[in-house]
Amino acid sequence: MLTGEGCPKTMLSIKDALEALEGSWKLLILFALSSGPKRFKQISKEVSGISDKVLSKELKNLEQNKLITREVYDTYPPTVEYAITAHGKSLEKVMEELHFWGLTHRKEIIGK
Amino acid sequence: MLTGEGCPKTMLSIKDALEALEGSWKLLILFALSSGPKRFKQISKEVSGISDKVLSKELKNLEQNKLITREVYDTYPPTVEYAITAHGKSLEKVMEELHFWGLTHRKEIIGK
DNA sequence: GAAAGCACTTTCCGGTTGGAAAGCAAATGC
DNA sequence: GCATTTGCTTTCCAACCGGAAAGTGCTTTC
Repeated sequence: MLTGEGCPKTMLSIKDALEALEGSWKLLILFALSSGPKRFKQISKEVSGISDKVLSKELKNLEQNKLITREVYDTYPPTVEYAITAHGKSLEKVMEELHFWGLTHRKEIIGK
Repeated sequence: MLTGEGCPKTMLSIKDALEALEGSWKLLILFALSSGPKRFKQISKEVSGISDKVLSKELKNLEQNKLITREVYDTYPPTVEYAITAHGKSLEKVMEELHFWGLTHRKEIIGK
């Protein structure tokens, strides 16, 4: 149980998590990568609405937080592959929970 | 264009969830309320760093999304109590997962 | 009568964010 | 030779965010 009048420690770790996942793009990018490594353009297609600039920034941030890896192959037109790390994979439970919650939330509020 | 590859429907519901929880305050406020109804000042104390203005705005948003309720008692100095709803409670799993993930993340990155 | 407490709301204002669009380097393909 | 592709980066610029601080309406306490 996470409850308790004074539970600032739990609060802190939630805060840590939220900081690392700030913005709504990061989890979506991770989700896209959870089905296999992808290239820049491919991600930008799957995560609809994101601009190149923002995607680039988010990818850097995710790499810094060791949630993804970046591999460059020096080929014809540049090939860069992004893959999710084990640490990133450990967010799958969170994504799953968010997914289910999102469904009920849509029923509750949006599809009302 | 919907690619058959990923899972755009899942992505959509995750997006819905993330939109409802946008910013890093909402989950923290919900967490504070998960241990029982609280008043404005009390929440502002527990969620350290939040300003009155933002707290007020977030509370309104949470109420609109039916994650909390607001009850006003007309007493001496005004008493307003916020409580988490069943729908809000259903986010506890997400919070729990975030909590655990935050702990390992801190080990992985911050406390390195 | 003065001060203080509660739950906000409002105003001011600087900083950050993010979209659109263009640039870039190098190697193919035509 | 020329356009094209890829994975970014840069610039411009408007919108939004959020902190600080003061105001509000009412009431109790000193």
